[in-house]
Amino acid sequence: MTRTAPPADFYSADGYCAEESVGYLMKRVMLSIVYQADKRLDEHGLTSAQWGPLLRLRSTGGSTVAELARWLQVDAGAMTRLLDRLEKKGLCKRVRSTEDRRVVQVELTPDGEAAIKQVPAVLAEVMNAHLAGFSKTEWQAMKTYLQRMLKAGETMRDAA
Amino acid sequence: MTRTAPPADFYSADGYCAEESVGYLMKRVMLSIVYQADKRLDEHGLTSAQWGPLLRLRSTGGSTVAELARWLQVDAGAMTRLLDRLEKKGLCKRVRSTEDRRVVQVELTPDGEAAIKQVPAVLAEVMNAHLAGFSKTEWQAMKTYLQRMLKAGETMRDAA
DNA sequence: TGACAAAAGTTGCTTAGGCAATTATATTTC
DNA sequence: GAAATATAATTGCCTAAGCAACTTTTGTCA
Repeated sequence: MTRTAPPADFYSADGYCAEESVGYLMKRVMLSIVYQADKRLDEHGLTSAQWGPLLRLRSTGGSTVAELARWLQVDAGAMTRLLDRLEKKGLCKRVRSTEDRRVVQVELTPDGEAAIKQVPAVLAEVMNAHLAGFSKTEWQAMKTYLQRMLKAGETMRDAA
Repeated sequence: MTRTAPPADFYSADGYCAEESVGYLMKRVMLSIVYQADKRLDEHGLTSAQWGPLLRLRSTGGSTVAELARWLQVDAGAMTRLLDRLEKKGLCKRVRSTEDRRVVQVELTPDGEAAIKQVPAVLAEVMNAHLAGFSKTEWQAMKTYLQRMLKAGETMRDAA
């Protein structure tokens, strides 16, 4: 079996200070990113939660509720209601599958295609702005750190 | 005036790939941290949204709705309702101020004190586990990167 | 084949956050 | 001092995510 690094000891019960915490900082950075993205997406009639399914639908050329929920790591019930809202806005449509009558196929409508087209530029702009001053090396280091944290999180999850 | 670094050019409209994105990775890391924290806080009858106000109340020895909302960077209305839930659980209590009759003083109850006492240990454990394998240098680099992103976000916000 | 397990989708209930409007106070300004 | 302005807290309406229960359909296997 593969060796796993032990937990770090940067934080302790009595000396825990929010401002010094990676978690606190990450939360604030995410708030900033989502805020900036939402501000720009508003013109396209989207929210930061809504471009995810649309982008996935475009790249796959149609998907299912369960697949979208898994892909975006979100509850299936939440996905149902998110698709309700997108469908009400005419950005996607649902069709009951004939092969497997349990599944519902989801597809982009022409309006959905149009709405999603502008999104990557918005995301790129917001991310680039938040990484102002980063060298390519630093950017890659950042991604590596995050991937390591993600892996540590999965290890923790599996250990349960 | 202070010079500000221009936006980076790591991402572009057509080449935008979610898996390569710092934003996507950060979102997943945050999901993992919140999931693990919630799992542990559940025993103490708290959620990951509820320890914030309690911790602040403990460190200040009492505060106000508006101050808590500002501190946690959350909508004042959301804070009102969060305090409703905490009060219903008997973890804090509200008292209308006599000096300034607009403000409501919020205080921890004994039950609130007891509930918050275990929280720093939980947060420390979850953060340490997610930082398994990080050297102190890497940990500090991570915090520096996040602080720079936060600053870039504030610059963007002010530019509006 | 016939019972049982698994998966897909939906819905109800809950927590949670944002925005806008409202009410009650304080403060500022003319 | 009166009017305009600002602040504090709350409420209503919206999007949004999690969990549990339920229905329908499919797959398994004994």
